[in-house]
Amino acid sequence: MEAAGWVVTELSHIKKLVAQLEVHLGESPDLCNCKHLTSQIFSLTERSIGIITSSDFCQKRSSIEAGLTPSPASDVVDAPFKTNKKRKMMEKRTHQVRVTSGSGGEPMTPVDDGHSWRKYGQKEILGAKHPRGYYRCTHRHSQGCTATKQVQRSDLDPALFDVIYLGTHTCVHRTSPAAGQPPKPNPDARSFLQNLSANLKVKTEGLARPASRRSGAPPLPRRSASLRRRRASASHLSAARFSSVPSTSENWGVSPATSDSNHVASFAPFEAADWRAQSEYQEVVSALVAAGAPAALRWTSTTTSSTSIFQASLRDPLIMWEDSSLLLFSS
DNA sequence: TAAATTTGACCTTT
DNA sequence: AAAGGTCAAATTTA
Repeated sequence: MEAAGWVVTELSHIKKLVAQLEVHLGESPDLCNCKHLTSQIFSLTERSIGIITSSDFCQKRSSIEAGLTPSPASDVVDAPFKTNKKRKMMEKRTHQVRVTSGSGGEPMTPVDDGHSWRKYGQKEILGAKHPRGYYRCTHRHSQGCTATKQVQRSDLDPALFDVIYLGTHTCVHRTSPAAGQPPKPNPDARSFLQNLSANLKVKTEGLARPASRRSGAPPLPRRSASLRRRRASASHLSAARFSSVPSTSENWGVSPATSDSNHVASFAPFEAADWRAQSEYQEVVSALVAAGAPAALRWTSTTTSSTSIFQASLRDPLIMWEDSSLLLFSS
């Protein structure tokens, strides 16, 4: 068996173990952070399998399919860095969600996943005990968000729901702020960040704080010479470990609730990050929260082993990526 | 009463 | 042809 095959086998094994762990963790509120981590590990493992199985030098092996979830890779990508034009690129990932049964009553729906969904259909599925529900993003028509999900109660464990997410959210859901009020942070972003700050400790390389540019024109996302210089000077600084602090509405905000194109464009990568490169974003975001002050960070991705630079300030939060993806938050 | 859900018809894919 | 997926009118809910 070639190396890639071994890795796939190992990752599949990890995936199954994490799924089992998640089941064992149950509904205890104390363990909800652990549950959050397991789902992250699960997604990352699945994604790794997808990357490996879609590469040129590895024949597709059906053994991956033996697990709980269908392979997201087999009909998504043909080659690692080439998109398949024949088939529509539709990102797909599966989750198992345990229903949180309240006292007595049986809530028949899985826990809220942070997005707002609108049910548009239900179908009996051949050979399945329970029907499959079809949901689309509430903001499909208002913002053209094409994310959908399918929810089906598991045959084996009625407290378990299989959730298949299709596509990624491009929507920005905002609570229309009162006139003159500063915009409130996106609730999804907040809970996401709170989970991160509660769960993660990251290694950062602290830098001399840049003189905080107060409320001038917000800097445009461009790779400045000063940023490059800062990165260069970062390399010899010692690493510091921060314990995390909760993120608050003061720490974070989203772009102003104007309808300019900047807003959606800048926020979309964050939505995508929700599951695309979660671990990398986690490190960055958590580091920002932990730093609690203007800082520049440098880290090495655990998944791609590429090095990225990150500059963030609470005043003019700006996150830059080596690979040109970009996050921009303004408060 | 606007928004969400239900449900049979219709469309698409295999 | 049949199973899966979506539409949209009717109905329910907040």
